[in-house]
Amino acid sequence: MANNPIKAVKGVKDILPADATLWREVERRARAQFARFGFKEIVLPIFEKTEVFVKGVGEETDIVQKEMYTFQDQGGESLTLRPEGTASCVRAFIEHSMYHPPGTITKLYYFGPMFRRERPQAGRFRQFYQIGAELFGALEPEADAEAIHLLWLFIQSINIKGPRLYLNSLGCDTCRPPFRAALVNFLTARKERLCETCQGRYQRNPLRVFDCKAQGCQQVMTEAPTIDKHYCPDCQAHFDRVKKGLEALAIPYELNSRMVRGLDYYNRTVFEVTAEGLGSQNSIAGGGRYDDLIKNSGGPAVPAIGFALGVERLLESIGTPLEFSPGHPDVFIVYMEAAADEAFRIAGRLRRTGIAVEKAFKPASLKNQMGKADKSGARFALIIGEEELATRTAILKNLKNSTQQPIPLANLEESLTGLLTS
RNA sequence: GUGAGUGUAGCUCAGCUGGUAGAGCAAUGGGUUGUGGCUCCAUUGGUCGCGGGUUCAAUCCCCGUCACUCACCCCA
Repeated sequence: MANNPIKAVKGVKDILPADATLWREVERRARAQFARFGFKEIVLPIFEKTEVFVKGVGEETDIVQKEMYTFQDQGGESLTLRPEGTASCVRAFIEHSMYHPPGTITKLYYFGPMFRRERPQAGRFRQFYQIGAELFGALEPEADAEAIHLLWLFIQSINIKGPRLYLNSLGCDTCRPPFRAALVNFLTARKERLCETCQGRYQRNPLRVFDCKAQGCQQVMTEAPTIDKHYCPDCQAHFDRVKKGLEALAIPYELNSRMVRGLDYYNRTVFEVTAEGLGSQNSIAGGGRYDDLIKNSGGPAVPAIGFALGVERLLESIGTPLEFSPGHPDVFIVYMEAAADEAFRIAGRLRRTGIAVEKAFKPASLKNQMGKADKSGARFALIIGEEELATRTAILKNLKNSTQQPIPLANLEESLTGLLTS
């Protein structure tokens, strides 16, 4: 053991081969589900100009205020490792004029790492992976319902344990200010009963007090005015149709008028999915509508809705194991020292024809090699010792049913290909 | 940023009120001079996170430090 081995950065994990297979299976199923809804993949850069996130995510958010990995490049420009995907996606949407012609619907999804400098915890990492989707150009509540449907079906497809969908509407610029004023009013009158952090923020961001877990704040908030009594007619109608849509699609949801999302850009529909088996951070997905973000980011007034899932959390909350083939070798070559050169050449020949071959670089005992062959999951062991070398005929052992047969070395490629495809 | 808990073999963990360490799994060899999954035997493998202190003696007690974990904040 080395004295001071270099370790990975805090909060950052290696995804080892044993986990990577499951990881990729989840990704594969996500792609399949997105494709069914007509979403196309967009591969975004993992760093952007800092202002993309400051303006996109919101200056008041925790993400921008204390969690971003920001650095200056040699040209003096401030760059940031992306803490989330929507801001980048919106930047790309505008940059490539995807809103043309007017009325265009654009459906995008992405998959990749995000970076936030938080204290690591169960289900929380400094580099974590998100699967995200964004739907641009639709104001209709049916878009909200379809986006949630997509999310819900994907969650079903990977056997998530105990998923629960929480739904709320945050209203819009018309109904939010009066509600906000009412809330600030309410809180000011009860300022003494709030916790320290809430006393500090209730004027700037009164909605956050809903999320506070302090006893005093919780009690106060049970009587607080909620947004659902303040919707303007348009928002009320929109939310009603979203709910109707979810019911038509048989998606179970729970209303939570106290749900507030941590990003500033949301309006109207917001939602969150929690699952079992996760510890304290039990939210596996979250999203909502952001009808003003594109305009505020310098683009046209295009409405949008999106969501993101946290891959590490998904993996932790998978119930019944997913079935998939982990990729075993076709043939494991077991050989003796005398046949080392021949085994090496045969491996080369077989691999050139596309057969998956595994073999030791240095032969251990036959027992050992057979054990490795078994563990590798290979279908066949190809055994080559001195006798086989002399007769130019190897032994092919089927590891699944323990039968074996002699097989001439001359046309191994053909005979093996035949056996493997049968 | 705050708080708590844990650091002993590659992995999962024992180790009583201080006497410098053990099991299971894994690995390697053997029982079958050339055949895996089961079984049996043997072997390899440890600066007991790091630094200091108390003591005749510290894995164990004390202090510091680092790392990991969980929780708060907040989020995926």
